[in-house]
Amino acid sequence: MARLSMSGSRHELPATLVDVTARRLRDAIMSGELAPGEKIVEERLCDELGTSRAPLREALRALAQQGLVEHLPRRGSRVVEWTAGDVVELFEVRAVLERHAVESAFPVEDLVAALTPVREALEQMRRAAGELDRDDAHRAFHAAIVALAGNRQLDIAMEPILLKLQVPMAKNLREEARRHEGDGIERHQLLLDALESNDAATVVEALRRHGHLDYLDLPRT
Amino acid sequence: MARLSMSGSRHELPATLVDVTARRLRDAIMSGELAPGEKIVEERLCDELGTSRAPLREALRALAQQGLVEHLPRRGSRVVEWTAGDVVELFEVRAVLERHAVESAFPVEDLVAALTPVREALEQMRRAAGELDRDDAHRAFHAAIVALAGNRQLDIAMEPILLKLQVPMAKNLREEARRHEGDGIERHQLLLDALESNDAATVVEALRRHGHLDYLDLPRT
DNA sequence: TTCCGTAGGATTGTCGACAATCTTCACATC
DNA sequence: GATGTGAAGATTGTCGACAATCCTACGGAA
Repeated sequence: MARLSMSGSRHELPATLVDVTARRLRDAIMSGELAPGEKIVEERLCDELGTSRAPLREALRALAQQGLVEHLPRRGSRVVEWTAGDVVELFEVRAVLERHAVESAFPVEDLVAALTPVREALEQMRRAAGELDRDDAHRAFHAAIVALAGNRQLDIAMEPILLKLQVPMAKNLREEARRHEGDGIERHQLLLDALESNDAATVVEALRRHGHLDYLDLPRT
Repeated sequence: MARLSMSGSRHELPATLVDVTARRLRDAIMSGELAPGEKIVEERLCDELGTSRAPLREALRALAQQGLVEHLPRRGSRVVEWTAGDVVELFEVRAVLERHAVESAFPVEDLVAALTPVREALEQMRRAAGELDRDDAHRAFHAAIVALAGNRQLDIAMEPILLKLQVPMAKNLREEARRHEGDGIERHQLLLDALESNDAATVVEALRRHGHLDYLDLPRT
């Protein structure tokens, strides 16, 4: 054991095994290492992670509640599989929440300060080393937009949506990158440009186009 | 042990202790038996519930993810305490999601069939034996409205909102009942009437008034 | 062959125990 | 009196083991 690599967040609370495990599982799901639909056998994962089943099961409960994993009593867990319909539904909910956020946020008082987290997220998308980092930054980008509304409960409601979208969107972004359209970074730069206008209607229109493009070409699984 | 009272839902899957425990905890929180802000000591609860700590901890993880309980590493769990600001934020998110739901649902094809779950929930509110049943029915009522949109992911996003609102709203409904305004049932009947119109604008307006009244008199804790 | 029942292994659910950490409180020090 | 220190108790985190259930594959009967 003792092979836990602490992630470099500040305020380093002594991470519990449950948290570390939950994060690792999430990463494994995001990266596809744990494929959609794949059965999760607890003992096998324990061997890989070097933990016992107690913390793993607690982590699985949390992920199940987030909707990344589904759990059936006495017949185990599996990674949730997203249909094209699910993804469309998720985008719809994301659009509703994002739209409300910007309508209630704009115009903002100190635009430069307010947009800093958004800009930083976009920077991180650019600088991202691997796909996982880029996808996390992408999620942070959209979370930062919603956070502009200053409604904490809205942020919390948005979180599982973005998490669930991350898996199917990763595939989409990969293909976009392959078509030399650049990881969707230009599209997000456009969004940031719209935010700089400090005008709700402008941002809403930009969001409409953005979301539209974001899932237009999703594979119809 | 062996004092588990299975709740009478159909399709009686052999409930696991984790599920039973999670439900009991939720009920205890909703009823105020576990007060907001109260520290949760695992072993004490285990004695009361007649379980060991493993299933209790898994249940707590789930509730923590739902936002009913908060968990700090190595210093335990406590029941989440809601400020007036939190509640206002929650109502705002509920309003956004509900509004989108009805706008995307109405007009519906077979109105009578579509509204059956809503009607049934209102009936259950009327017939409710205790406060807990009434509050559960109230939650089902709003869930049924959102379900009209036929967007499963929207339903899922709405669920934690309604759960979190249940605690502070219970207090509100109690006080309303005490003022002889009748558990808010008339207000929900008005909403149902609006739904019967099968017109989105009418419903949205009714929702606006409903939500407004729902949290207008919340105590400013 | 196809269907069904039945071992046997595989997997999940639950428990009790131990180690690590936190909290409390008495006591000493300034 | 305020503040710091340390030991004892309380509480959480993790583990391994056992029981209950599920799944699979084999073998027999129609």
